[in-house]
Amino acid sequence: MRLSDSIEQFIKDLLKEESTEVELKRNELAEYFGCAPSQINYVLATRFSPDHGYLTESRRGGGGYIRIVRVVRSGSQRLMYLVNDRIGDSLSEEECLRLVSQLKDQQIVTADEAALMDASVSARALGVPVPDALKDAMRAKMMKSMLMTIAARNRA
Amino acid sequence: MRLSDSIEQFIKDLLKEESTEVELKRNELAEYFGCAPSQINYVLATRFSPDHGYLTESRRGGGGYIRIVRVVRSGSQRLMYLVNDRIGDSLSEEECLRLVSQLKDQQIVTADEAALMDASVSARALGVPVPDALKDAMRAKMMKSMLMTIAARNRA
DNA sequence: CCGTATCTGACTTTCTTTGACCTACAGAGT
DNA sequence: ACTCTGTAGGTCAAAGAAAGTCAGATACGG
Repeated sequence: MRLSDSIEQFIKDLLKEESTEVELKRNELAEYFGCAPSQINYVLATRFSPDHGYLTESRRGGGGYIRIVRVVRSGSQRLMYLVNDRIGDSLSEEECLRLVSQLKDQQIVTADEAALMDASVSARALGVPVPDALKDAMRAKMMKSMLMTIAARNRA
Repeated sequence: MRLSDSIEQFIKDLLKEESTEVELKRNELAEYFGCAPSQINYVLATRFSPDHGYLTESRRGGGGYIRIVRVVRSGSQRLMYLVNDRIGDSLSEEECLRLVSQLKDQQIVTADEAALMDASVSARALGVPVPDALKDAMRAKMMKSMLMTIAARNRA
C-alpha cells in the first residue's frame, strides 16, 4: 500500500465523519505516518486539489494548521464548469482519465459510466493513424459531448 | 515449452481460481520467471489483448501494478458476438446509432449508457479535420472498446 | 533459408518520497 | 512599537520505484 494512499484515506475518513471540513497539523500527521512533512503537501497537491473538489488553506507559525474543505457543488454546476472552462480544445488521454476519475470520486457519474467514458477515449479506442494533436482535439470534443449528455440526463 | 506460454498459463491459472481479475507486479513476475521485465509486456500484448478478451490497466511509480481483467466467458454472448464478429474495422455514425438503439431495446445497456455511447461517436464529438474513413475506423474501435467494458461489468 | 515469434537491454515516463532550505506568524523581551 | 526567536507550514529539486517502449538479437516452424 502506498503511503500517499494511506494518508489520502485517513483524511477522507476524517471528512466522512461529520462536516465537509477538517483541520489538521502538518507535522503531527507526518509524525503519525512516519514520513517527511512535505509528503503531506504532496498528498494535498495530488489528491485534494480544486480539480478533485477540495479547497485548502493554511497558516504558518505558532498554532499553524491546514484546513481542507470539500467543495459541494451540484453535479450539473460541476459539469458545466468542465465543459465551458476546464476543457479547452485539446485533452490528452491522461487528462481525460484523471477527469473521469474525479467525477467518479465526486459521485457525479457512476462507476459504470466512468468506465464507459474511459473506454471511449482510450488509446486503444483511438488507435488509428492520426496525429496525436488531432486525437487530443477529438478527446476534448468527445468529453464535452458526453458530459453534456450526462448534464441533460441529470436535470430529470 | 516457451517462456511466453508458461507466463500465459501462470496468469490464466491465477484467473481461474475464482474472480475474473488479478493484480500483479511486473518486476516480481519477471523475477519469478527469471526474465526481462519487458517480457511480461510482450505476453500481455500477444495473449491478453482486448482481442483475446482481456482488459489491462496499470500504474507506474512506487507501488505500481498491472491488473488484468478477463472479459471472455463472463460477458454476455451477444456483446462478445458484436465485438468479435459483427463489428468489423469500420462503422458509420448511422450504423453506430442503430446498433446502440438495438442494444437499448434488448435491455443489454441502460438508456443512460446508450446516450453516452451515442454522444461519444456522434459527428459533433468527432468534428475534427480527419477523413471520414478514419473516423469510421475509430468508431468501430470505440464501440468495441465500450462494449468490452460493458461486457466486463455484466458478469451475467 | 525465410518469415514470424520470442526475448533482451537500454532508455523513457510516471508517480512517490525525502531533505535542504525558505517564509510566515506569534509571543516574549526590550 | 520593535526586534528576536521559536514554531510551523511551503517549495523545489533530486533520489527512488515501477511500468512502458522499441530496436535489435535470437530461435523456430515450414
